[in-house]
Amino acid sequence: MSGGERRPTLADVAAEASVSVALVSIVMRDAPGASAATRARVLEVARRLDYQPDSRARLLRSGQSRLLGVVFGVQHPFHDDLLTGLYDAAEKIGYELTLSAVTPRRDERTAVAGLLQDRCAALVLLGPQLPTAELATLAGRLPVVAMMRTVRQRQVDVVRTDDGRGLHLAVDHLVALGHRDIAHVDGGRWLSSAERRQGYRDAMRRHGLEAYERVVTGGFGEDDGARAAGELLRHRPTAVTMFNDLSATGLLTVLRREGMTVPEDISVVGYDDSSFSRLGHIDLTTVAQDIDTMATLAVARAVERIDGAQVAHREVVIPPRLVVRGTTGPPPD
Amino acid sequence: MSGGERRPTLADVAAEASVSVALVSIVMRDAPGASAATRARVLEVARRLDYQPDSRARLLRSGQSRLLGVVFGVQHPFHDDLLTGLYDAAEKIGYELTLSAVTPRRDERTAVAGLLQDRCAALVLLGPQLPTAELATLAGRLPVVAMMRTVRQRQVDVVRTDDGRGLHLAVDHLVALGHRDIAHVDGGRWLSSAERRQGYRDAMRRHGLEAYERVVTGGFGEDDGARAAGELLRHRPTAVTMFNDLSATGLLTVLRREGMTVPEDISVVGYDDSSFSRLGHIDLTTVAQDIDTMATLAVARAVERIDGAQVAHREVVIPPRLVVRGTTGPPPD
DNA sequence: GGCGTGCCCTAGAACGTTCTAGAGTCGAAC
DNA sequence: GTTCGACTCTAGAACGTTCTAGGGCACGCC
Repeated sequence: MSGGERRPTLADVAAEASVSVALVSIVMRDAPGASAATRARVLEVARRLDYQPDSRARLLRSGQSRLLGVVFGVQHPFHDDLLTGLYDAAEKIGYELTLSAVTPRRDERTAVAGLLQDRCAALVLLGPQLPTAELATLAGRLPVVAMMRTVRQRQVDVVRTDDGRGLHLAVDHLVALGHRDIAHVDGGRWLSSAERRQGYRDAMRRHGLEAYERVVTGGFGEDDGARAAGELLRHRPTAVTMFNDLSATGLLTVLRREGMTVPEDISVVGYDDSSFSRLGHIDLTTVAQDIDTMATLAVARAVERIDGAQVAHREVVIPPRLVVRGTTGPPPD
Repeated sequence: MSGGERRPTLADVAAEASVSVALVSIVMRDAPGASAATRARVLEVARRLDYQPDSRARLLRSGQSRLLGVVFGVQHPFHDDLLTGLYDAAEKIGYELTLSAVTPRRDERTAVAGLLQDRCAALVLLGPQLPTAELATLAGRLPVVAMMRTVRQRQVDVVRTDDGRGLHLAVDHLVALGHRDIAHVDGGRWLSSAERRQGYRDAMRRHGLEAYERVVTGGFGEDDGARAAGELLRHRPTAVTMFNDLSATGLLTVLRREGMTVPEDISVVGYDDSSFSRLGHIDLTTVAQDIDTMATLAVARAVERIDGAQVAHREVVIPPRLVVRGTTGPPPD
């Protein structure tokens, strides 16, 4: 039971059905060139022997592997959602996915190296932190699609959300509710922090609220949000847009501890629509990225490259949408 | 750029270094049988050509694949933690991991099938929902290790947490704080719900609190917890142990909405130490599973099986530990 | 009856590795 | 001066598949 007897191969099935190996291959691939009768017989034998094709040998021989390598980060609810979408998209066009995770003790370089050895035909990287130069080198070897980050490098394809627009949505929503004194807590040195910050500034100006413009340095984590809360409390705005959901919850915790109620005293908007932001407990108004569209486009782009298509523009930018929940309301007064 | 020129193979390196293919193979595998000088030269050439071994061909030829297939569920913070541990453990003993995800639209059967085609040497399943019979069939084909679930089937190895003991810890903690009227909201038909429920009952009896024993039907999700809250409020205990963290947050939301404060009016203990339970906002006292130990043992067991060892006991049970946070305190009065 | 033309099937090479068996060289021991 | 062993290296088969080229065979057409 442990691992003793060899798994059946094409040859075993062929022998059992008294046909050639090639014919069994034809039947298994559902390729033309076999009569209905033989086809049925071979399939029956294969089923009986519990034959499973060896994808390694298959790919080895047939050269082009219909295999997409995906690098994702563990502990990233967002990546999980994306994986779901990528599986769907890949299946739809007959590609397989092979995953490689980035963990606290396994870096992106290692994850990529593993996939390269599996000889996948293209790489899809979720929020890669690799330096641009390295991404470029990689893209010289095989098609590379980066998601959720912009890469100033011609060889790398990009599929990402229009983060600037995401902040426009957030600010518009708050302004519509009657807010004017709206602050922004940014993501510090994190990817796409700059773009979100700029989106906030542009939106404020568009509404003629440059006098209220105020950016506080934050970060990715809950504690960054908590720290920013301290600074905000000194001169209280009526609303805040946060870099992401995690820092938003940090902020919320401090605000509530200081006796303020949300959204009556202050409105808060997050970013990402992380799964926990849906929890009744947190119930955070936030900006959601269009996961399914992003996944579909990323896979499509990867496959176009594999097929050698010349793609005009490298960067695909998807509009986000606002999810209104319980942390936003009219300003006090 | 796109995918044009073939990647270098052993033959390319061999030609460039004017040695045989076999010798390059020896050098790449770091096997004995090459002089230091040649070794250095071959390595230099390999590096220059940017040679990457083709793991498919390698595994195909060498029969035994040092490859463990892991089936995990997306949107399961817990599984992410486990993956981290599994990667560590596998790397330590020279095995590779290949992942296959279960998503809302990709079931466990599909995930397993994919791994079987990759010819991995053993399967590690995180919280498998497959029927026992199917697991048994699978285990007839290759070693199978199930994590976080018990399987009444001799062929399948199991590595899991002692869930009964987890509830002992929770109840002991509450009793030590002075609670007597402690209820339990179970997981309904979910895996290991029965064991946790029984653990609660045993612990209550051990403390001579059978008079207070009370089990409410719950479930996996937040709404299950919220529903249970309604029932609990009718006859209020001073403390509740919940099936998991997610349902605990559902319960907390309703309790607070009803104007109760936690832990002053009522104490709550979750289960799993999910990442969100750490959020300052939620700050849930909970039972944590020993992830690293579980991962290490699962990999070790899989490898033992691959090597054909006869293992005495199939089931490894790890003790959990209690993480005390802000949702537990002395009872009111 | 010769000759295409489909259709079903098969033999054998190929993919990039690893492995087995053995060939060559050199120095030391008899 | 032969024989042996150790060491370095090589040729070629093998892994399980796909692919190319072609072999029979029946049928229809001249």
